[in-house]
Amino acid sequence: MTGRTIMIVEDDSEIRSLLADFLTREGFIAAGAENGVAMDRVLATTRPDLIVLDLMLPGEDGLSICRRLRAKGTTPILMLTAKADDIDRIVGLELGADDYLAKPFNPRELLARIRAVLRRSDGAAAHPPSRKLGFGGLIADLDGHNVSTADGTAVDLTSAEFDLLACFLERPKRVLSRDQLLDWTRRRSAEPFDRTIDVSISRLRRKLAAADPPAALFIKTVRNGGYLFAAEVRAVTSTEAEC
Amino acid sequence: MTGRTIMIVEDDSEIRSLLADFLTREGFIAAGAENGVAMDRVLATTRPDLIVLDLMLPGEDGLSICRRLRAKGTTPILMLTAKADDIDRIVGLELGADDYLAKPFNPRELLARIRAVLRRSDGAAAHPPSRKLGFGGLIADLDGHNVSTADGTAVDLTSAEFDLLACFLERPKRVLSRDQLLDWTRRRSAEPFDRTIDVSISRLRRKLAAADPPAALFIKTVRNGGYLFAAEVRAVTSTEAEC
DNA sequence: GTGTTTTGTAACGTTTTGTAACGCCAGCAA
DNA sequence: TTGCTGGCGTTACAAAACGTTACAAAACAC
Repeated sequence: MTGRTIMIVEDDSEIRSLLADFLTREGFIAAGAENGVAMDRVLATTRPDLIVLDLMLPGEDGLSICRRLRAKGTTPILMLTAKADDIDRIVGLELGADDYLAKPFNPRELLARIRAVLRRSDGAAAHPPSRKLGFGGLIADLDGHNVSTADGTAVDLTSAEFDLLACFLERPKRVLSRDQLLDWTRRRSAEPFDRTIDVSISRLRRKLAAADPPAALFIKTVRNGGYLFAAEVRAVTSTEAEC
Repeated sequence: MTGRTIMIVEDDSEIRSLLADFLTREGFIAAGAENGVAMDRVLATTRPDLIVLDLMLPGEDGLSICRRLRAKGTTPILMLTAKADDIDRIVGLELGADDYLAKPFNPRELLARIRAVLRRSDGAAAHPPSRKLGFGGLIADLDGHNVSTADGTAVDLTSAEFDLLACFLERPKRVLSRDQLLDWTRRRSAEPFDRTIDVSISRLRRKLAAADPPAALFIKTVRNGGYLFAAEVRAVTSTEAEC
């Protein structure tokens, strides 16, 4: 349940950023959009795991967006409404939203409902194949928590090392601060002289180098900034993984 | 959607009768119970279409009742909680409630959720999922409570070990906390320094390794998190099982 | 009741992680 | 140049989490 992307479609920028912050702290990746047009723009490049959709929006309203999303895909949708009564209406319309929540809501309740919906959709989609990502001569299975060389030899990483690598693979070619990495991998923020991440990076580099020498160079140090994963990361199809 | 029976399990008699009246006005037949014992008495003669279950009850609490109901049937359950935070807990335990609502709630929202749950459960039905699952070189029959290699040799697991494996097979590639595993397999929650699950995992790993060496690697440890089943789990058709 | 199997507890060994220390290197000033 | 400084890589060690074993308690069969 780490690194799932949640898209928030909500015109009130304050609520939007509040929610985005909250979800980020809980380990999700949050993407915001202020209306249907902005949402479409984001969807052109990202496939979120769940969409939180406000009912009342300027321009195209939530009901219409919901219908459109359902017409072309099955991404879970959680609708927000200003009035509890609206839920009755939404349910009556059977637009196929997966859950509903009336504003104002407790963020923890939203979180719980997001988790419940994600869990349901995980189960429903039978057993979706793992997200496998290739980089250099290595392949990482993010769901299966393992990394191997192209010929199938397993690379033995500890969970801290794997989590760190997963952070990089999900956000390649971006400078990630020590604080962000700590937050994502250990669920805590940095103390003043915290070198924890540096040590983990060191160990990860060594293991990657042992498995695939060029791979150690992928993790670049950004002085005063953090680290950056410089490799081309590609999605791996199951057939490639089979070979 | 007429004449459906809703059972309300709630100790506060005022809320109970208010709800019963409200649901009756909306065309449902309402049955009340003030605790688990009263509920069982009613269930002996009536099969409701949905049960609204309060979390906090005198005597047996809502979580325990929910588990009991799920163990013997699939009647939809909508849980009521006094605190939104509880929802997080309920979702975490995955007791199988179909929806959740925090008190105080708007009756119309409850109504909308009841309708949504009934609609979902109407749509569902039929299609019991396949209960034979293959992973690595092994096949588990969840109903028959046995595990065997592809060539039919039985793998001798104790019931605790089998239950643990079943938990993993039903939720592959997800981190399961010790608390969740204890809850599902032993019907209790973890004491402060409870290592019970660790020991069971150790025994299960050994038996899986003996039957199919690569299989031991499927159960991954997630430090500070719990365990994760990393294998691809596939439904097994009876023909494949025959071979 | 006995004997057997299974499960829980406690102890000890192993691995992983966090902390502190040391050393390297680039940049800078004198 | 030299020496100083800050940021980082690396190592060593201690603390925490986990794996495994041995044995006691509980459950089960007879």
